Amino acid sequence: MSRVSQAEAQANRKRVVAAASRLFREKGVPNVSIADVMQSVGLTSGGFYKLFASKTALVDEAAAMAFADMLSYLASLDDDHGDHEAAWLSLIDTYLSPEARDEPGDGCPAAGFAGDFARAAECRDTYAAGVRDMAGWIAPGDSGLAALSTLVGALLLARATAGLPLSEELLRAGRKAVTQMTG
Amino acid sequence: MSRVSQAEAQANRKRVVAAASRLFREKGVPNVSIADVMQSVGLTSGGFYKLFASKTALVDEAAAMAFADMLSYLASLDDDHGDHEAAWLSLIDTYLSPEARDEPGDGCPAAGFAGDFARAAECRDTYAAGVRDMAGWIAPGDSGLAALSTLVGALLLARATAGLPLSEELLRAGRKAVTQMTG
DNA sequence: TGTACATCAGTGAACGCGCGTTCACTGATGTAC
DNA sequence: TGTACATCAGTGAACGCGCGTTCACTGATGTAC
Repeated sequence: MSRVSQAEAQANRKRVVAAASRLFREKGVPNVSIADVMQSVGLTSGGFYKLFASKTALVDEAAAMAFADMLSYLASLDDDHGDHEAAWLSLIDTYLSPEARDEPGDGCPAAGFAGDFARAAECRDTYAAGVRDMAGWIAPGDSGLAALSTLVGALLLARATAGLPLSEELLRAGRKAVTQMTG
Repeated sequence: MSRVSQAEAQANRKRVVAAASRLFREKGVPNVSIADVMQSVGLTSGGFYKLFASKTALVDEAAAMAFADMLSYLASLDDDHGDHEAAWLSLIDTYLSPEARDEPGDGCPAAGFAGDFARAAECRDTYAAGVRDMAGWIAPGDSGLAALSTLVGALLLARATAGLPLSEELLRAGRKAVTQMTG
């Protein structure tokens, strides 16, 4: 296959961003090569620069897509539960669960990209907008920011200690604290 | 200079670990090469494997030293303030300050290594022991773990949004929340 | 205490390797007639 | 509707480069006499 219809090409581009969004969160940006991303959607690495200006540009789009997915997931929680308070309590349990800890590829972009964006100021605007949106969903003002900080901190610490009893303790302590903070 | 006294060699080894401890926190483990570390203490990269089995072994020692330094700093806070409550309140202000955000090389290893250790299970024991020690200093049980999670989460989010107003909001919201959590 | 020699801390160049990026090429798609 | 051709999505090989790691070597240190 050498050339492909415009519709298919557009779909391919989206699949590349989606794959990158997952791989970057799962393994970290420096541990995922462009060849990895392209191969994971069945393409070869050569065509990458027809789609994106650089790896950094892909990181930016991947983070934006991850945040967009997260926010639409949060909106669906509101719909499912009817009231926002119940949606928030259900998010706490899901967010700080062993499953969420063990599948960062599907998980929160604020946590998944935090380690990579704490250096390199390049995709900072995209990241900051996503953080603000998520915190705003949780609660307005400082209490949303603080609750998100606790969620992200507990999840990252739990991931970095996965396999040890401490990891489960961190998840439990985080759930309890964030419930009280906004209660 | 080719050979050096045993005392000097032992001192050199310690200087390598100290430099790595700072550089890894500042730039992240994958962004610091062995040549970077060795050059920063005035040695050449060739001698590295006389001192350490691998880069991973250095990461482990560097993390251990960073935690040891952090814990002795916490102990000095207790000494300076006389009572632990005052020491803890002072830590909150220092930990979630713009200065701490902007100097990760000197800063908290739980935050500085979190992004790198969330993957790769290799140095996990060292990291977990350090996290437990720090949380234990803050407060026993779940409340220490939760407060540390909030500190780490707020600091990492503030670093990943540095340069934007959101970053200062995260620091302030974190300070307020963690003060109330343990108050 | 002084000499002769083995040790070994540190050097500097080299090794594969994988990375991000570039580019000449291919052949089905889309378009102009 | 059918033909002729330009476009361009994707290929595959190559490029520098920096990385972690290895190794033959050097010469001051430490030691045995």
